[in-house]
Amino acid sequence: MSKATPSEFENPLALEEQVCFALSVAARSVVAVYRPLLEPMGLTHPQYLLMLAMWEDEPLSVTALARLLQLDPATLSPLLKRLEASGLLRRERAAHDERSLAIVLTDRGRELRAEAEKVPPAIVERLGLGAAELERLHRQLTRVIAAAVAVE
Amino acid sequence: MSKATPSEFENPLALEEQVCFALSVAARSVVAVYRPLLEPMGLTHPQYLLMLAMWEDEPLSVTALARLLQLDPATLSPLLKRLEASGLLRRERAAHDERSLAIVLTDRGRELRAEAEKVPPAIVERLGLGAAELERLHRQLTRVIAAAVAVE
DNA sequence: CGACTAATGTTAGTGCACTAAACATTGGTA
DNA sequence: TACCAATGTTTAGTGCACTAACATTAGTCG
Repeated sequence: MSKATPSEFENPLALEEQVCFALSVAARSVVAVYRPLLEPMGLTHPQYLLMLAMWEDEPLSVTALARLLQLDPATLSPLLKRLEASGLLRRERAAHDERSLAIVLTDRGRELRAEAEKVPPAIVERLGLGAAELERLHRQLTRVIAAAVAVE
Repeated sequence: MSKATPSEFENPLALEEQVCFALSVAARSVVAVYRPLLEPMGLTHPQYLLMLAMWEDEPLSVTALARLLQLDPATLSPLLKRLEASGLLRRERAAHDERSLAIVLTDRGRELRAEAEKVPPAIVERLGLGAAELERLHRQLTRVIAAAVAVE
């Protein structure tokens, strides 16, 4: 992930030209834009993403969530406990397989979706980037993710 | 930061269409590609970025590093202590201002640069993405960062 | 001069992410 | 039936990132 603007005699380790640096800063900066919108809902950004997954499909196991969110089960475990403590979901044992958890939303968790629907348009408005540009970025990121995941 | 592929009747909260999700996953996935290359050097990815900054300019204060890396001083403080414990840099007091730190590389820190120079080409090779594509991505990310930082 | 105010770093507390290892349950197999 | 491997989740340990509160030093102005 080297230079973005190749120039023959320049430093190949120049911080500002590293794509990985831009990626890290972009992710942190964008999450920072979400923070003030999510905070009144009592959610962090990873918790918001987890709720998006639950609003699409329910119940889900830890393994299923790990696959959807591309996170380690070990990361999800405490995250789920915090959301349970917040009263947004419950961690029940699956009837058919006692090893597995059946994570289900509470009524409060389901109701929160209405609030969440206001978030994406608010973010787009704050960032002031066009839909076309966001779409282009999304496509590029998808390609990078595929490339990075394929490494192993 | 809503949908990437707008489609009239679709869920605006669909996880897979959120640019912020793609951004988070991309950042984590790419860092994961770096990990096995940095680990033999005894560096984490944030530590690697900090070293890139130091290899470009030295000495630097905590404030200067915070600006360059777009990180909080409170994040840098323990990070610098770990790098000092690793013997890669020293935290000295600036002569002209006793409040400020003058962070300087040790000889070992400077020598590590030779190893680090092998990293970017190795990453590019592993990812298998062309230079043009990386450059395009870098430009887009720069625009997003500018937009996100401008929000405040 | 001496009190304000701003600048510079650090500490404490919360939460995320990863690795490795432990633990529990299940389901076959000897 | 008693083991044993596979599957699913949790725990422990390290490190990053953010917020808020704090200590110290520097500069400023009455």
